[in-house]
Amino acid sequence: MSNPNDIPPAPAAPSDFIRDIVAAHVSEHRYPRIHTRFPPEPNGYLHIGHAKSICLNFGIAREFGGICNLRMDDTNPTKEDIEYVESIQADVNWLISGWAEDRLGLKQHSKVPEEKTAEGKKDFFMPPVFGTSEAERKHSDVKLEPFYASDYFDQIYECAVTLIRKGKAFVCDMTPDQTDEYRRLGKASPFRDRGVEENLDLFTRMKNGEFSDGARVLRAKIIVDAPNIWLRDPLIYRIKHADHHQTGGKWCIYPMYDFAHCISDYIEGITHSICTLEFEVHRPLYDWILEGLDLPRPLPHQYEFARLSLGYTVMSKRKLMQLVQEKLVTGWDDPRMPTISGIRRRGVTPVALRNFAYNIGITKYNGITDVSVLEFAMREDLNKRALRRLAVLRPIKVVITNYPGDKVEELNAVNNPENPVSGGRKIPFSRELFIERDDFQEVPPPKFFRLKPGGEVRLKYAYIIKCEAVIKDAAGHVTELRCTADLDSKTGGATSARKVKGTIHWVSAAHAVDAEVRLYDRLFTVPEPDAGGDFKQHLNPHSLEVITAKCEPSLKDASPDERYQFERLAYFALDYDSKPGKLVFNRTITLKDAWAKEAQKI
RNA sequence: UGCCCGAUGGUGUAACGGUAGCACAACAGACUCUGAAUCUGUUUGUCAUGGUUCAAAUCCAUGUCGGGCAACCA
Repeated sequence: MSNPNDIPPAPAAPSDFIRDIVAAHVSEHRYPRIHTRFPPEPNGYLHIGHAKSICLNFGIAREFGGICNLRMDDTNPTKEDIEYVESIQADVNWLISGWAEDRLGLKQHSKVPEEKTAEGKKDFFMPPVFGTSEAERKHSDVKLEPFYASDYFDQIYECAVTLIRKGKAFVCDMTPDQTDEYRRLGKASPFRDRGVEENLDLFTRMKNGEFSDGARVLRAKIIVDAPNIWLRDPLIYRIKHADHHQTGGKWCIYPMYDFAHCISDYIEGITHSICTLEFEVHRPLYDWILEGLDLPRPLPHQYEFARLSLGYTVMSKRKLMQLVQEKLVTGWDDPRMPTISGIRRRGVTPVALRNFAYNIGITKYNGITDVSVLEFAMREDLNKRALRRLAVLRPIKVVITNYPGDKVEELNAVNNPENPVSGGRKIPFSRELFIERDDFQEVPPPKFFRLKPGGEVRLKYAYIIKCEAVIKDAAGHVTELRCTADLDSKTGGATSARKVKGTIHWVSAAHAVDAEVRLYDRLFTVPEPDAGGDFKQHLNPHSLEVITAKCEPSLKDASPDERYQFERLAYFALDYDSKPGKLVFNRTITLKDAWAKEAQKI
């Protein structure tokens, strides 16, 4: 009933400038169907910025009855790995599950683009398979998988040949440094006017492996001194004698992003190719290539939006990779990481992440989103679904001196006051208890309405107790509190309506189960860790604290599919490091703490 | 330096020539057997200067500031 994948009432569909464009295209019937795509390069783990893009692309598919293809943009084998291909699929599936999974466009394993002739022009088309759920796919005989740009290497190669034949591309023999220099100066390559036959021959020989890496490249012939550098005869193919995680040793030349991406979009029938702002200046090239190929079907178009920047974190793959490699975190899915897998492991629900993506909107403005927006989305969803439990993180012993030593009561507790159908449970109460160390102060500040010498407080679901004596060790540390209970004040009892200002949580010492609890805090101490200098100098040394907590016995049966609120403390999720008999909880996010704020003022 | 893009409270966004609204945050109060949640209320904004117009956040010009691109990366 509180499965993290449950879909709550969906918020009204968001509106932004891209959706406005799509809506206009839908109303004018520009395309038979809206088709987007999410095209990560498998060279790292997906992070929360990708989540924004996933929610946009799949959201549009969902709202306009379209499809969103998952495509690995795998044109640079030396940076990519199958590990990333797999993690990306897992992350996407998790994020769209129960929301847009039926909009996910996949392809049959080993299927290649259909080749046909339309309007006397040669055409390639790679139709999607969609409308399946992850569960269905698992049990199906037909193996479905993401699209891969590498599936189109034959077609992309053919497109390059077409461009050469049309005199729109040439093989260039300059060194990388020379090429840079010439492009910067807006000078034409001396090889620019090579004849078609020579270009064809050289390009074939590039493919056949006759040249070493970097010896030659294929360049588009556009405008050598265009104001937009991406039009200054950009490189579209380079030699790389490297095995590819999908195509193995078949190729030693690989298309550049700009060449592969627009053609991949076209082959898949993408209508709206949505990417981040840094590709804005590439758009004329995207259009130039597709127009130059003289293709029969409607062409896709590129639209750009601002990538996500979040306070107190870093987002670049390079920096995240560095954190992993230098073991500053435990891995890509360390719960402190802004990766989707880290966020998932921390206990954040896909619903919360989607609501976050919805709340931050889509624009072309590069702002920094406050983490409080993410934290709000996390708490909002967790508050609705988390089972309430009593657990004491930093225990101090309490003895109820007027409660019999051999007595145990089973008290009624509510699982979730926000959700009546979640029912209740029993919690054992006995003479010796643990309460939170923070809930007692020998010299309390003003407005402290927890336990203090001579003061009263209610034990949640149990009795009102009064602190009669404070026991200390030789060093003066408080080790134990002696209290008396108002035995008539039991919840539901005779004078249960009696009011005291404070209510605190507790566990019965004899019945408590131990759990390892990992308390996570933000990874960095400053809002913009990568603003300048070395971002690692801003690492928060206290971003992880591991403690052993005392938990109410029902937590023994905690499930990784549930979310828990340890009352008055925080939300927690079971970590996959848990084993039978050894509970490990991750703190997802604390509850708001008005008292901490109040206490700071004093 | 060249080219491209952007600028609305503390933060993120809406308003598409006609009442500057929403969310988060902050603050105050109510309620509370979670100092949570919930409820009520409050504070704070159109980068600047000109122009067009009955009317400008919106259109135009100039400037300022910020971001991006100038990889045989994506």
